[in-house]
Amino acid sequence: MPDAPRISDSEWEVMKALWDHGHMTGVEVLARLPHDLWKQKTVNTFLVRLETKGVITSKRVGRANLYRTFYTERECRRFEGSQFLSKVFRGQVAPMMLHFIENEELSESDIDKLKKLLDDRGGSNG
Amino acid sequence: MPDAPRISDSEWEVMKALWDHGHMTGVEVLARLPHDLWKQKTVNTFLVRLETKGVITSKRVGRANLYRTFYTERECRRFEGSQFLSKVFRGQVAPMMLHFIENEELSESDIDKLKKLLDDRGGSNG
DNA sequence: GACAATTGATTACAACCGTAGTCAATTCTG
DNA sequence: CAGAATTGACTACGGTTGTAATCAATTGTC
Repeated sequence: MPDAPRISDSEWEVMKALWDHGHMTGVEVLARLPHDLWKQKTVNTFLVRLETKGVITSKRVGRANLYRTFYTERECRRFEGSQFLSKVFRGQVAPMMLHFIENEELSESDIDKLKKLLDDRGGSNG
Repeated sequence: MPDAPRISDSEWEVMKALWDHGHMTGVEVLARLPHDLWKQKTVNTFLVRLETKGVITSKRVGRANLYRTFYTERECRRFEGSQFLSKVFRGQVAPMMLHFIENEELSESDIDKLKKLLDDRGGSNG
């Protein structure tokens, strides 16, 4: 897949709604948003911009536009993730992981899960 | 510490130079940058903007401005990290870690290090 | 069929960002 | 001291982002 374009903070919120609920009209997107920060027109602007960027597509159905994502969440995460990694942690994965282990809440079961994953990835005691 | 302001991609590059080399003039910052993308004036603009944002401070020494960071790299990473986590991974740490484990290169020794860290954090088989 | 309501398309506008150039003051140089 | 060189302060300018309002076409309503 080609590189996904930059998606702004607000646009990410819209994308998440679209990923979660398949294809939707602008009105439905607004309804699905977890917060109440934007007017309908604002959401429409984001949808138009996302389509211009090629991140979503639209199809006219009756008098409404139905939007659907073009990139998967996984693809966008890959792109954003590697951007973040190189910008904030100079591309060093292990220090980044360490950072999150130290700074974010991890449940016991999260920790177990991660250990298993690391085992699968190799390492001398795995 | 209060929330650090948003730091743009380019500004991060400048910050990294400042974190690595203590206090510097604009000319020195340019010289320390790992790439050769910007003119001196561009770097100066970034420095001025960073100071306006309160992320760095400056002191006049002779006819040059000496800049130094106000926030540590650790603090800025915390801020950017939690932004990233909530934006891209909906605040879910474990899926994010999983993502990086799956998508980024981890050496054997990285994996071992991370396992030890997770052991220290607890978990049933640690 | 005329008017009201809906809603996509177009336009607005300020702040931030990338990328510098110009202006003006200071400092060397001869 | 006069001109040249340096360099910080101010200005520029198009693209992106956040946040919508207005315009215009379509669709109900009576």
